Amino acid sequence: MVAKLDKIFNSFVENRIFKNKGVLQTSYTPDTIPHRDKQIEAVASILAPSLRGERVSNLFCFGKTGTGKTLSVQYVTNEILKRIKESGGDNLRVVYVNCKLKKVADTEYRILAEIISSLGESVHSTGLPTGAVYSKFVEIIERKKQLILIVLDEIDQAVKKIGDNFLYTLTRLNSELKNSQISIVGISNSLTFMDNIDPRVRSSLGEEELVFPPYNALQLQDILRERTEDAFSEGVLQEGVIAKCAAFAAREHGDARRALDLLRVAGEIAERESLDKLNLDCIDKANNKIERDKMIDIIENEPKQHQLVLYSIMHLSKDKNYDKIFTGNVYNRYQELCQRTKNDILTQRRISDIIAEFDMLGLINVDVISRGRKGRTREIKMMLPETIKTKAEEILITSLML
DNA sequence: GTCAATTCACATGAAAGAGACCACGGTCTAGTG
DNA sequence: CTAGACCGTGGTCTCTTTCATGTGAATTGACGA
Repeated sequence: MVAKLDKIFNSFVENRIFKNKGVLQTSYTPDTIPHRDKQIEAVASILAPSLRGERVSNLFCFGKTGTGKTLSVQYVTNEILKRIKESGGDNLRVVYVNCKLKKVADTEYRILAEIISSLGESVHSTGLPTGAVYSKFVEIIERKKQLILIVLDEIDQAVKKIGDNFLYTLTRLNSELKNSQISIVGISNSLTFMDNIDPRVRSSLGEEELVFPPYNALQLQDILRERTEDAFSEGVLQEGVIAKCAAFAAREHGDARRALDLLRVAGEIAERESLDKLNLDCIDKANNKIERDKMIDIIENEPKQHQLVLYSIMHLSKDKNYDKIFTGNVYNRYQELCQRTKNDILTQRRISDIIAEFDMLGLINVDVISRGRKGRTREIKMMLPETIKTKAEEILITSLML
């Protein structure tokens, strides 16, 4: 046994795939951001007045995930802050809020609380009237003459959940403020986000708009090449690895984050298998693993009722009597399952929503179809790859104690 | 045969309720000097 | 006298139910050729 462990540990210590893995982590901020010069310049020129403490136009950045929106904005704000610090000023505060992180900011209240706590004050996570939190916010920023730059990342998520009301309030806040000023930088993954929000908000929020196009495969290669120099030991990467990673990610709408993840996981796989080179095979494995881990993670953390529904769908999709699955089938199977497991039975209305949520998560694929006299319903297809079906089922069975 | 009306089986929306959580302020209690 | 325990109030959040309205093609039935 000891010998075995020795082998594992040794291979780990001896095997030097990575030079610095941190470079590939999402939290890493590189010094240079290739192929985003134009956008960075644009952001910089829009935000530049803040150097003199003047209010800057509200800015709105669009682009799919992993197109460098957050990175560019952070890069520019950091530079501005650095410069202001050098000249001894302190009348600019940058607040970064990621609206996507659950438990951090998925309600108006929490977003506000998050902003306040980034300003160094604290508010309770719940219990206060929202209005009171607004007053507190105003009070805090009014203490001195300053410009508050609020960066709302993944703002589309927040608006989808809680509506655009808070954006309106936030943009209107300026008229109440005497000392300080607020500017908002919104970052959105959805290109159509602006279409369905209140026109008043749209005009004030979108004073400046900036689109981040997806990277193409060649640009992704540049990005990867730059990072890999620091991340991997010399000569570890086999010919074509970068190209393949880039190609994979380009297929996923040019997501650079995805490409870097892919490379990192591939490296980990190579390390674990004590290979001395990272080959194309590792990339394939990494791609599967990422998909797999993502889904397993989702399934594991789903609440019980959702798991019951998911299990019903899985069960039905294995059943040869059903070549197509509809909402009604799922609901019936779900009811049986609940009775067997002594769980409460939710209404069809709720199950309908839960099914829609699974569709969003990509666990299933749903088409709303009309079957004429047989009514309108959803046609449901299981989307789990074969490789994780068994695993997923195991998880559900244990979790539901079937 | 053609065309409009009907019908099914849900989808989709809106509103509201239940229960959990939390802060706040007031009251009670026990420990301390 | 004071710190801490405890309680009721008032607020939010999430999950869920209830009620209402919408939807698109197969089916039906009236109508005319």
